[in-house]
Amino acid sequence: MKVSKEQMAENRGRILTEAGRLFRDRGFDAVSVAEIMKAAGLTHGGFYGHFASKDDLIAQTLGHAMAQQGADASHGFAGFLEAYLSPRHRDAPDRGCPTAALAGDTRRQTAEARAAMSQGLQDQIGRLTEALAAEGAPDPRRAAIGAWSAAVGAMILARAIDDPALSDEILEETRRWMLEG
Amino acid sequence: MKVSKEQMAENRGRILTEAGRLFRDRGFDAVSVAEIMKAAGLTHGGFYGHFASKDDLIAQTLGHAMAQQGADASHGFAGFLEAYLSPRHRDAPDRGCPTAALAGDTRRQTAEARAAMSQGLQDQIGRLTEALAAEGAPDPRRAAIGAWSAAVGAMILARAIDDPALSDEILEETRRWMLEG
DNA sequence: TGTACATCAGTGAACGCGCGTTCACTGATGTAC
DNA sequence: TGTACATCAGTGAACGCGCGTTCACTGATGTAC
Repeated sequence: MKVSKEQMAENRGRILTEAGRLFRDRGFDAVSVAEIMKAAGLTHGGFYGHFASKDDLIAQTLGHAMAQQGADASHGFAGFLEAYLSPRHRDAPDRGCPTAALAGDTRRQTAEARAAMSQGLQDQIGRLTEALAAEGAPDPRRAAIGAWSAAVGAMILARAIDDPALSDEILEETRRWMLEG
Repeated sequence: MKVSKEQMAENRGRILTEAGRLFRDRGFDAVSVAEIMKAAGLTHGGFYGHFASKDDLIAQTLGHAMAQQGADASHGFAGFLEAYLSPRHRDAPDRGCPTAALAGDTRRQTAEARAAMSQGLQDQIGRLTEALAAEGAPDPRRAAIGAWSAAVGAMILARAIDDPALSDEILEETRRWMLEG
């Protein structure tokens, strides 16, 4: 049955939110359209009234999730790194950083999805560059790119392995390496 | 028809090699058992004489690929980074580093696959620690972990995006950030 | 404001397809004598 | 060394299943009068 325009917009938002959560948790391939719609409280047939295809949903979900991504520098760059490179963040990918959760999968997605990743990455580098510049870093954009690569890489490695001690060590030592040199 | 033991061992090795190449190129999910067997010059039915399941193949392929991974430090640590963080490496994932190509996917694989990734990561950290210690780095294991996180992270980000200039910048600036501080 | 009706968001059965896996069969290998 | 035959690696048709996508239908929305 038809629903109001407001309800439809809300439904669409809930599809994007649930898709963002499920994709971060299990990857693009392992989550079905039907499962996303069910999580949003709808049935699968209605999906194509909101999105042209699953690929379209993937691209729009990436744009949505990357746009919500931030870089809380209220406790300084060191505070941001401490929160990012924490076991708590590692153990909750579905509520965590979309870049760490999805960058590995995005390589094989459509041009639209990869463009959303490009934009999100530019934004994040910009935010980190500002935070580092505010702390007087000599080459803030270079440092932002290097630190972001290291943080995302450490999180992906820490999540990929089976050895809890090594996983903790990667997070902790990558953080110290950046802060203590 | 039956083949000799030597031929069978060679066939098994060819399955692992081709699986390693195809998985690195397109990920575990997007490559079918039939496609791997065809690439190895066999038909799909024979697959289960070599491996218990596709999950078993994934774990054994990861072990095989990670064991072949090296860290050529003959031109120093700077030389290793220059080769690793190059556009040439970025553009040929199927012949490149299995960690950068597969770590993102490995999070959702079996315990056996994740154990193979753990072992490969320990080995790589060990090799880089030795190379850095030989150059007199003060805390070589910490530096090895940080540098490896940054290198893998930069490669994953550079491959995930659509913007060639930003992709080049990530590789180049991450390398300079590590070498020039 | 009240009413009649065209619109269209959502439903759920159905589709075609490719996947991982199984299995009866084939015929070369390699061993027992 | 030569032969008969048991073994078993590889073949290819077939299976059950879940996927993305389509479509005829439903019934609440929202507009024309």
